[in-house]
Amino acid sequence: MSRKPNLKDVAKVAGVSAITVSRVLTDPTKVSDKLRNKVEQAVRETGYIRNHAASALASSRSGVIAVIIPSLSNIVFNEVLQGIYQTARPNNLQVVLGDCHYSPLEEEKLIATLLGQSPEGIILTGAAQTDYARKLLERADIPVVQLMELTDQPIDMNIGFSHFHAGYDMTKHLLQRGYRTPGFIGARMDPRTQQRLAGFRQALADWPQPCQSFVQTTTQPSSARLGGQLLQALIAESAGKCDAVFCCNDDLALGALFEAQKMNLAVPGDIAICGFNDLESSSLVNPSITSVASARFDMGKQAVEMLLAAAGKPRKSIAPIDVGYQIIARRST
Amino acid sequence: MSRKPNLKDVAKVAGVSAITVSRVLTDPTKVSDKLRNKVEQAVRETGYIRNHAASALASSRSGVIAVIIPSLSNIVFNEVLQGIYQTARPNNLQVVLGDCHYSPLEEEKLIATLLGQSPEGIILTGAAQTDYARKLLERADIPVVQLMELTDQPIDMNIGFSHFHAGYDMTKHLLQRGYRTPGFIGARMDPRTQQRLAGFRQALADWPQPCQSFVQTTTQPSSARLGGQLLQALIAESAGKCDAVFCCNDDLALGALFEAQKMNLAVPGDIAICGFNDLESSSLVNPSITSVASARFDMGKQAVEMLLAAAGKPRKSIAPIDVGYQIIARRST
DNA sequence: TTGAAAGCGCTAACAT
DNA sequence: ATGTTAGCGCTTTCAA
Repeated sequence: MSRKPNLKDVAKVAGVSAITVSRVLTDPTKVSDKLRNKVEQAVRETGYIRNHAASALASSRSGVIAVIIPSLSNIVFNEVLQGIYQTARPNNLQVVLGDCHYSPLEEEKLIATLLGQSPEGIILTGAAQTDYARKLLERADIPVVQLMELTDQPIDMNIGFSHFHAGYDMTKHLLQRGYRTPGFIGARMDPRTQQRLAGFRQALADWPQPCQSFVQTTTQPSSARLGGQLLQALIAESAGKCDAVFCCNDDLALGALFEAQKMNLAVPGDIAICGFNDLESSSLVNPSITSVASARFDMGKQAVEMLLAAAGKPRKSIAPIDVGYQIIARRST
Repeated sequence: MSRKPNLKDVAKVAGVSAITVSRVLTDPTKVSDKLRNKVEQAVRETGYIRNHAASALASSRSGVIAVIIPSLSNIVFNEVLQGIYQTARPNNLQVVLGDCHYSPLEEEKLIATLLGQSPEGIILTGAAQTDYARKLLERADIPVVQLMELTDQPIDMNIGFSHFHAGYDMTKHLLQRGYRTPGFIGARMDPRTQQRLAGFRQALADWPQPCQSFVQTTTQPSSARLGGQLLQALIAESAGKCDAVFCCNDDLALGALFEAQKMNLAVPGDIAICGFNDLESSSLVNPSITSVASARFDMGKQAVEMLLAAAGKPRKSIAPIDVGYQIIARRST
C-alpha cells in the first residue's frame, strides 16, 4: 500500500462502512463492542490517521484554538502556554500559536492569519489590540479571551490581574521597609510594565512624606544583562542616593543583583532589590529576591476553559476574572 | 447576508466564477487586471476569509508544519522554537506545536494527532521515537527533521550536535584544569543527558591516570532547586572529596552554585562547577559558570529551511548536519 | 485568460 | 446499532 489510507480503506479492512469508522473515532460508545474492536484493529493495522481538513470541512468544527503571545523567549509566557496546552490536549483542541513580538500591528496580522484556520476561540495577551484587529475578531464571532492584565473594555472575556496594583503594593512594601529614595528600572516598557511603573509612581504620591525617586527605562528587550546596565545608570543618575530598586521583572532583578555584587554593594544593606514574576532563581540566589507571584499556569488553563465554556453559546458578557497576585517578601528587601 | 461568505458569494458579487476568485487569492498574475480588480473589490466588500480546511482538502497542501518538543518549560527549546517560528512565518507556514513531556509514548500520540493536520513537514526533538511513530511518519511520506542530537539511524533528515562529545570535552576540560575527583549531577536523564554522562565516563576512562568519580542522577525534572539538592547528595556521597561538578545543564549548575555559596564552599576554590547550554545567567553570576554553547536558534531556523527545501522532492538521503558546540570556559572552573 | 465539472475525505442527516 | 446519501468549500483538471 503506497497511498495514505483513508476512511474507506479502513472500513474495507474492518468490513464495515466508513461512517462506522468515523463514529469509532469520534464517539466509540455509539458503536457495538464487536465492531469497535474490529475497527480499532483495522486502524492500527493500516496506520490510519484522520484527515483533519476533511473532518473540519464536513463538521464545520476545526478543533483549533488560536493563541497569540508577545514573546516566545520570555519564560513568563511559557508558563501560561503550558497551562493552555495542557488544557487544550485532553479536550482535543489543537493550538496554533503566534508570537507578535510585543507589536500590536504584528498581532493584527497574526489575528488575520490565524482566523483563516477557523479557530473555535482565540486567546490574546493584553488589551492593546488595534481597532481593525477588534473588528476582525467581532466579525469572526468566536469566543475571545484577553489574558494577563485586566481591562475595562474587554473584547469578550478577560482574565488576569492588575499590574498597577501589584506595582503599587510592591512600592508600598519598599516604603514600609524604610526605603525612602527608591528607583525603578524597566525594560521593554510594554503596557503591563508601564502599569507597574504607574503603580510605583502612585504609591510614592500617596505616601505621607515626599520621597525622592529615580526611574531608568528602556524599550530594549529585557534581559539580566540589561538589568545590570540599568542599575548602573540608576546609581549614576541618583549619585548613589538610591536605596532600593524596583525592577520591572525578575530577569532585570537578577542582573541588578549580580551587578550590585560586582560593585561591592551590599544587598539589601546598601541597596534593596525587588523584581516581578517570581521566577525560580529569585528564591535561590543569595540574597533571595522579593518578587510578585501570579498564577500564570492557571491563567492559561482557565483561559482555555473559558473558551470551552463559551463555545457555541450566545456571547454573554462575563465579568473580568481577577486572579490576583502576591508579594513574596524575601531577604533582598 | 448573515452566513459567512464563501467563494461563490464573492464570485457572484464580482460577476465571475468561483475559480477566478480562487486564482486571485492564490496567484493574482493568472488573472487579468480587470477581473482581478473586480474580485479584490468583492473580497473586501464581503469580508471574505478563505476557508483553510476546504483549501487544504482540495489542494492537499495544508500550509502547516508540525513541531514536537519535549518541554515547553525548558528555555532551551524556546530558543529553538524562536528559530522555527521566525522562519516559518515569512514562508506562510503555520506551526502546530506539541509538548511530549520527554515521553516517547506521548510523542507517538502527538505525532498521530499532528499528522492529522496533514503537515507538510515535521520537526522532532531527538531520536527516541517509537517504532509505531516511525511507521506513521514513513506512511505520511513527508519530510522529517530530527533536531538537537545526531543519530546514526535518522528517519529522514537530522541536525544537531553530539552530546556525547560535548560531555567528553567538558570533562576533559575539568581534568586539564587539574580536577581529579570530578562528579556529575544529572536530572531528567533524557537521552541527551545520558549521552553527556556517557561522555563524562569515557573521558575519565581515557585519562592516563585513574580518577575517582561520583555520579548523582535523578529522573525528576530539572530545576535550579534540584541542582542544590543534587550537589548536597554528591558531596555527601563523596565525603567532600569531590573537587568539581559537571552539571547536566545550566539550571542545575546555577542551583549548585547558589547551594555551594550557602554551604560556604568557594567556587572554584573548593569545588569547580560547570553546566550545559550556556544560558544568559551563567555568564552573569559570580563566579561566571563554564558551560557548553550551541546554536539553538539556528538549529530551528535550519530545520524549517530543510523542510522547505525537501518539500515535494523525492526523499534523498541527506547526511546529518553537525552544528557543533563550544566549551565556554569561565571563572567557575 | 476564463469557466464547468469532478472530486478531495469526511460527517450530518436521514434511513433501516 | 449500522448504513446510505449528500454535501462541506475549495482546487484540480480539462475544455473553450
